[in-house]
Amino acid sequence: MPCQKRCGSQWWHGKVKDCGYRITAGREAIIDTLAATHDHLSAEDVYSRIHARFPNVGLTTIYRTLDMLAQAGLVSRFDFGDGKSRYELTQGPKGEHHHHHLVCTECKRVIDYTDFIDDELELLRRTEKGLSQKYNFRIDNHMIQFYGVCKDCLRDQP
Amino acid sequence: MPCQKRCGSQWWHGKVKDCGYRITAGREAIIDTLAATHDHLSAEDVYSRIHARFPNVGLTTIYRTLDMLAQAGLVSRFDFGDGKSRYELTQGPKGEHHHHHLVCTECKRVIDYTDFIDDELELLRRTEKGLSQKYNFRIDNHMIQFYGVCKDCLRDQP
DNA sequence: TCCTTAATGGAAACAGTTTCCAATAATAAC
DNA sequence: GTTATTATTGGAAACTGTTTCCATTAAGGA
Repeated sequence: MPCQKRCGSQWWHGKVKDCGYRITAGREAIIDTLAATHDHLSAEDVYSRIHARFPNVGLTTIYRTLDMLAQAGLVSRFDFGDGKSRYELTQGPKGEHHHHHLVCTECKRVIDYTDFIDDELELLRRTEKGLSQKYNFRIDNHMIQFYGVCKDCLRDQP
Repeated sequence: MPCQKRCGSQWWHGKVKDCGYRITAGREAIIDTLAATHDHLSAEDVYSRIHARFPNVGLTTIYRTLDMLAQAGLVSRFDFGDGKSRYELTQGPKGEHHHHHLVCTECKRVIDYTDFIDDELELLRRTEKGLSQKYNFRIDNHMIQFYGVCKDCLRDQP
């Protein structure tokens, strides 16, 4: 499939090219899809959202591209315990706020929160520094998740 | 398979019985296996370690039991990004120290660390309190992981 | 000791993901 | 703009960790 958007100068093109990857219509569509939502999409989710407009982008490409974007750091992969990987843009075009996750182990709902995030990030930075020195480990990323039962599920089964 | 250990009064029996589960030789073997290591075992790992002594404990039972023990809170399930769930005792017979994980994205090695853990736990407690109030969410658990590249992998490919 | 019911193992099904390969399209070189 | 090179692609098939199914067995209360 030819790249129909003329592959101009989107915010993310630089990063992808810097990593030696090409800009294609499929990749364009996948990033657009992730940028257009706050949901935590699975590969299948991305596929079905793209399929309407681009019927000829295959699921294999979705998997490959999400993987590549995760390598490049543009996309973050999460596991919320429902058996499939979930993806979100690490940082959107406008540099949205970093957030962490609150996962309901009953209904699998995920709440993004940014409360306390500054304290958390501050502590994480200190910890990262200490750990990377002690273990000679280059730390690229972190992940904080809280697990529990959400409001609705608490009501349904007290 | 009959329970050969006379199913006495192991440290974990209470919790399992309280949840309405029975004590069986398979469960005994699985907990023993987890208690005997600091590794992060997959279901298959547990299976192969048990199989020598108990050839008639099936893989299905391993999965079922690990799941049940996770429900009961005796075992914690982790995902380190290699496609399989990994398990460890939430707390051993002697109440070992809580720890967090440092995951190498190259070789998948996992380092348990307890440095800074007190600061982390302190912050987590505060955050948990704030979040559970704000979102009416009952928080049962948390998970912190750092991702990066370990000493050995850094040396191999600088 | 008997009885009820949870737990079990093995085979088969399942689901998410990866691999394979020939065809196609993005970019570099001209 | 044209051509050459090489990464990317879609679809089918393979793969792998996990779950389901069901007839059999054993735990634990009566």
